[in-house]
Amino acid sequence: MGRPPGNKPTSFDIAYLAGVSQPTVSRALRGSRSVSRATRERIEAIARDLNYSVDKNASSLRSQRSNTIALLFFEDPTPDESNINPFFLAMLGAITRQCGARGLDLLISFQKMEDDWHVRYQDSHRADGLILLGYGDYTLYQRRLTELVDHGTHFVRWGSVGADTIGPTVGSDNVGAGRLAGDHLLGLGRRRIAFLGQADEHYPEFADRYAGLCDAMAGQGIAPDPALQVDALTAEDAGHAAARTLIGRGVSFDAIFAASDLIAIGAMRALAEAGLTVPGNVAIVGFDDIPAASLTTPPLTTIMQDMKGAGQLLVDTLVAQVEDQPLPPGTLPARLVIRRSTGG
Amino acid sequence: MGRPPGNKPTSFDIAYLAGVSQPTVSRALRGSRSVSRATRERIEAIARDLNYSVDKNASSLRSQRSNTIALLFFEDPTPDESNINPFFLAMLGAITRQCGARGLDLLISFQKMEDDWHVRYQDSHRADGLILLGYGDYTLYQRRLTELVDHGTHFVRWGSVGADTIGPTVGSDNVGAGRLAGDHLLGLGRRRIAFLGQADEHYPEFADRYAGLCDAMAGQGIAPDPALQVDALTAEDAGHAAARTLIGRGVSFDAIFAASDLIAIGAMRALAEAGLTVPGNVAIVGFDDIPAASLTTPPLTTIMQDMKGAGQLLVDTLVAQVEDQPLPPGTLPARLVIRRSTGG
DNA sequence: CGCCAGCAGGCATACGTATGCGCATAATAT
DNA sequence: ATATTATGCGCATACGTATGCCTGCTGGCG
Repeated sequence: MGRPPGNKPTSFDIAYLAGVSQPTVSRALRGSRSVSRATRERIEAIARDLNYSVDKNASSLRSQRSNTIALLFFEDPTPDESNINPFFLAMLGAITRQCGARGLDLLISFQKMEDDWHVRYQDSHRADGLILLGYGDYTLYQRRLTELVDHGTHFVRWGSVGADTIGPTVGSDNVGAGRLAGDHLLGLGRRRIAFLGQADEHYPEFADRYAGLCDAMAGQGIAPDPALQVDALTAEDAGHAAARTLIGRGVSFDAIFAASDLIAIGAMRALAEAGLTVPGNVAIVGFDDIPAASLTTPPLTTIMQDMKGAGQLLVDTLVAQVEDQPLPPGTLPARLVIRRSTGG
Repeated sequence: MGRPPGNKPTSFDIAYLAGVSQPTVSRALRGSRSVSRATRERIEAIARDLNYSVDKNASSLRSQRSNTIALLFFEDPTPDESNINPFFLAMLGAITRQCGARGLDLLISFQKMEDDWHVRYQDSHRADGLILLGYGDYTLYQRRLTELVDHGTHFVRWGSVGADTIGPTVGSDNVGAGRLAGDHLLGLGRRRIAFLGQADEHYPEFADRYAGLCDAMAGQGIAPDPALQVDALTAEDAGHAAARTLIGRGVSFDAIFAASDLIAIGAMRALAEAGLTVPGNVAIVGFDDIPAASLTTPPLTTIMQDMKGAGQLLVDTLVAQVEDQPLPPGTLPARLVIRRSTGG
């Protein structure tokens, strides 16, 4: 109140009013041990009074720390509009909150793979580190990731956590999740379980999920049948097409484990068109628990990933790395959400 | 290549190598007219060679311009997890892209209404301006918005554009959209059209949509029947409850215009439970065209807002304001997406 | 009573860029 | 030929904070 608006108060103004030097103000507001409690409180009061707030640019410039992280989504197709993957959007929420909790600012950007992020974000001191979220062919990213590692860029990636992973990575326990789905379906007496999703080195997360399913089947002495696996990427029409392919093969199956909810939804449409009932003829399990999953008929049984945990783990891992105390790669357990698409 | 990694190159390094002064480097890279083309190109080459990038903090500090805008979502309920309104997520995509196109960085944050953004973002020079997106009771925001205006904060809001709007606001033409929905239903021969959504000063956008519907009906000489309007907020269960209320009233109706897709989806569930068919007994139109809208059975006819345009208009309006050349409030046309929930 | 430890805070400076002003040199006008 | 203007660039400095180092003072202890 005691100040002409227009020119914002600086730490010098506070210092003058408090009868101390500018550095003391800085120390006081950052909670340094070397300023007495009385002085600190006086300074804090004045600062509050003037509606003072530390200039972020000056602070970051001097301390070489921006307390900001950049979240980079990259998707290879969709060159044009919106239609962000709903799963990542949920992740965005979790990351945002964790950043808030840790007092970090969050920059976000959608990228094509070609752009050079490190230059734009880390080298220019916009952000202390990067979080990389992206679907798409993993093998296409490998070179980029290697570059980032070589360049010494601080980053964390969401993806399949394995031995050959490039750069710090955290992700869900996809193998465990696949096992979860498999056990559930097996527990319902299903024996011929199909997998819809591209399960190779291009899509390691899908591959992990499939591996988990096979694992569960192996537990019951069932060998995986290649005829029951059909490639499909994340989208709804891919699921539809894959299910038609499966049906067209003429092999018998009584359950489907889809690598994503959208695939599952597309598959359900194809099953309906083929006159197959869910869960009567075919039980079906999806992955991700997107909002739409509970709105389908019948509602979709699916695997829910731990979003909140994911946000925390990503941010914490990144911060640890920025502070030069790298955390080991972490993996998060997933949970089965049972709905009517698997009977019950 | 010609430089020990570890300490990033500065404009002084470039200057030294180019045999000019640091200010000249700065001017050259910003494209100032007062540096000769030859010198500029030499400097650019060296900069590229060293992988130089301007330090954002120093630049922003000196120029008092961050070229960053902050996107603030605020939602009053959901104190806890994710579940962001899907509509805003689509908006996020559009805004991100427009920022990218204009070379702006985007900070994002979810807020409770209580926090003081201006302090956190504008006053600390984190961002040049704010974009405010939020659902919830508008009357609760009014005081906050007035404060922002008084404080001289640069911001734009997404919402209902009317005469009494506080602060710079852009939004869809909700009245026109309501008219669109109304005309469509009337064109199908429906005469008893119910509106599900809270249509008062607390939710001006919903009120506008309702006004548009009434407008369309008036065009056919039909007076609005208060018994056909039921309050409902954005969520699915609210839609379910509202439809049950409507059915419980015993009034006849042959169409529903829902203020949001989620309301519409909830209503469809209630209709099904009551043994009413869609579109046989009741035609239904939603609003927003969320991804789930095309996945319902039957797929939902809905109003699609111009997201891309919205992102552009929001960003452009904000930037204009920051540059002290305010744009007049703008409104965007919406489009009707016809699916099977209205027959056809 | 003298010495050393520790606390509280001041001084100087660095972070890296952008910009007002002034000064040459070259181009044009008189 | 000189006077005028435009061009290209350097000098100095400001932006606002954080931090290493040093100092003065208080107090405890031998």
